[in-house]
Amino acid sequence: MRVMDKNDKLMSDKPTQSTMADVARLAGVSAMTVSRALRPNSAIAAQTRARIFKIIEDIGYVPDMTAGGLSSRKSGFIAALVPTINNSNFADTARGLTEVLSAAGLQLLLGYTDYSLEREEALIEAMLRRRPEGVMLTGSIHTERTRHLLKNAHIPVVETWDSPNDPINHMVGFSNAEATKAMVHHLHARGYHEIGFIGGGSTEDTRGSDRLAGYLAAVAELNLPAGRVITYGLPPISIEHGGEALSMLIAAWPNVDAVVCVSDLSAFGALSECHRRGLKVPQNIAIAGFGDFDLSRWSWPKLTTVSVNAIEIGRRSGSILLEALKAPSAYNQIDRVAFSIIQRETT
Amino acid sequence: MRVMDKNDKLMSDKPTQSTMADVARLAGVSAMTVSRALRPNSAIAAQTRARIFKIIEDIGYVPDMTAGGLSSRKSGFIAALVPTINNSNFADTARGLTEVLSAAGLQLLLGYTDYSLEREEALIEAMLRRRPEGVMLTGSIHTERTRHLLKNAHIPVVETWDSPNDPINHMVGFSNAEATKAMVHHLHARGYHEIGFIGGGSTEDTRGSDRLAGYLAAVAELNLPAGRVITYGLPPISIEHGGEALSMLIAAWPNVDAVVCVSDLSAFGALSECHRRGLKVPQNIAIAGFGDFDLSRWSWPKLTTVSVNAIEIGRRSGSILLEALKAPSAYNQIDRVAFSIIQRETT
DNA sequence: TTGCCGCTTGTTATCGATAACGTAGCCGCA
DNA sequence: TGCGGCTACGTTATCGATAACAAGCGGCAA
Repeated sequence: MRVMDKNDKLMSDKPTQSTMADVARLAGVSAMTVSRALRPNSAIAAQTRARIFKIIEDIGYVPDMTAGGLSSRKSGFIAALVPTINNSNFADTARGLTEVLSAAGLQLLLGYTDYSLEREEALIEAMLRRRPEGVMLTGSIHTERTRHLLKNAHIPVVETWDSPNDPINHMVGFSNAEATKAMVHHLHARGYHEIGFIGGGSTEDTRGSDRLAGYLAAVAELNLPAGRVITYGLPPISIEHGGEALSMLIAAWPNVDAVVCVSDLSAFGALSECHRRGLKVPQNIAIAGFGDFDLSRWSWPKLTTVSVNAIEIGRRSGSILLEALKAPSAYNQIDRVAFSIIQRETT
Repeated sequence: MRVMDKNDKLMSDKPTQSTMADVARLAGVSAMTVSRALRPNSAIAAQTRARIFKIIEDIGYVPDMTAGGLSSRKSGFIAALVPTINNSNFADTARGLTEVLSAAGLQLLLGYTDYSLEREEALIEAMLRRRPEGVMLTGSIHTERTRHLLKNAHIPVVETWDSPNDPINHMVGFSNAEATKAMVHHLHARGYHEIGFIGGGSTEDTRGSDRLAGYLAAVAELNLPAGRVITYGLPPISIEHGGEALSMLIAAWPNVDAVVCVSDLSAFGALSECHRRGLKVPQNIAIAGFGDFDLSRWSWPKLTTVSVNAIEIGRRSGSILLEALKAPSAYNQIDRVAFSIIQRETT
């Protein structure tokens, strides 16, 4: 039997990714020199660096960041949680965040809560195991344990897409209630008075609940007939839900002349259902969405909606996190982003 | 000045996440005992475990997997690359993959290539730095360096959404060309003879190119008039591109009676453009999509499309990876998934 | 009483990298 | 010639966990 040596690659039955020590051995230098070759602005002879890089390319060596991170105490990534990725708003926010972070050499670890606070808690814990350097959350309602875990992690946290009363740390968002209120006022100004609302049937989608609350407040302010609300389906509220909810709305209140939907997806479903029923939009009924999805810009007719700069929410969250990493401060940044009513063809 | 001690939490200006050693000290045991308390089926007194758990909850300790992984040589990560997440097909595949992997305690590291092979290469390298235990790719065309890096990583790789001639390792997919060919035959059987194609203007979207190739092959087989192709816009081909491409198609070949679109998104854009022009679908022109997105099920009229079980692609990829991790084998799994033509209202 | 076994816990080495410090060699200048 | 300073490396300790082995302890049978 042949003698096994620690440095003998043949000894292991399973081949593995090569390490910095392998590179060092082949280059005839120490591991530390390889480490230096890999980072810019470090004292190393150009010739040595070139020799090391040649070997790195040849054997396909890729440094192990988890090992490096353990030593340098930096994981190099940020955790981000969104309710679902199957929603262009949240996808845009993730994109904006990625943009800013990757420019700073940080990676994004993305998780989906499926609109569940329990899943959010479980995800937070799973991600904290990887020691992210910062966290972006969607919404401001979290379990007690989630808050406890985040506090004890001692890393910057940004809550987004909401306007929390008691932020954990930083915040980038807006009031969903105010935005929906503005849409109701807009419809009222255009002459609609029998305004209904279509939303989801879950209390865990706090943005959805806030939008309903905003609708109710506006209807009360304007002395419009109240109660024209269909809450139906579990988040994420789909196109299908929107179509079915419209049928229910019309069945319950046949004289409804406008409907505010919790999102563009449900608005699009309602629109398709109107086509199917031969209802003219907006002549017979007006439809408003929320979110300014691609869909709403190119549907027929084009959807009136509330536009939120989703990608900017991501970018600003990224900037705040980067700033907090550079210079931790006791102050929480509260960054409100604007929303606007986009009047198109459905109202 | 007070004396600093290594175990003194006050010595550092910046508070950090607590470690296993902190828990051990508070519980009056060794770190190893805490480690054992954290994993099921390990020899530890129930009473000791309970005491340790109490402390863990109190101080909000979360174990550091990167450190643990270094020691146990398992990162707990699987890397997955998709062209874009703003596409319900790829989102579904990611979802299916997550489903299977998270049940096995593995996390997904998701990246978007934006349909660029260079970005794919850069992402692969970035992800390999975190030592994933397996990789899922979309498509079968990669740079030489991507292949080199993956080979040297010695981890299982699954290529998806394609039917490669020379797979790196495993594969779960189907032939995009065959699927599109089937759609053309379907349209022909329903009596359409002036069939056009709308696709993207990039060669890096290999699935798009394969679909175009399938269309061309079918048209040749059936002796239909050829050349009715508009390739327009860069991936991801959006709703907007579809609408504009339809205008171009009609301008170039006014007697086109059916159009095969590279995806449901472009098909939907084409459909909206028809509404705008007052063209009846399918009476004046038939429209077919690809992918069976939510959109196509609920648009008006409902879109005829090619259905691919995207979530199943993710699930099977996950199973193959798990299997390969348990028992590495020399054999590459080649798993073909079925596609089907869904006849709805637009053809 | 002795010896063995199983249960529970501790000790030491290690994973792959980096921080911090040490040192050899070279150059220039007094 | 001698010394300081710089460059280009190497050495050692360390990050936070786990693997592997060692060991204390009580119980029970011989």
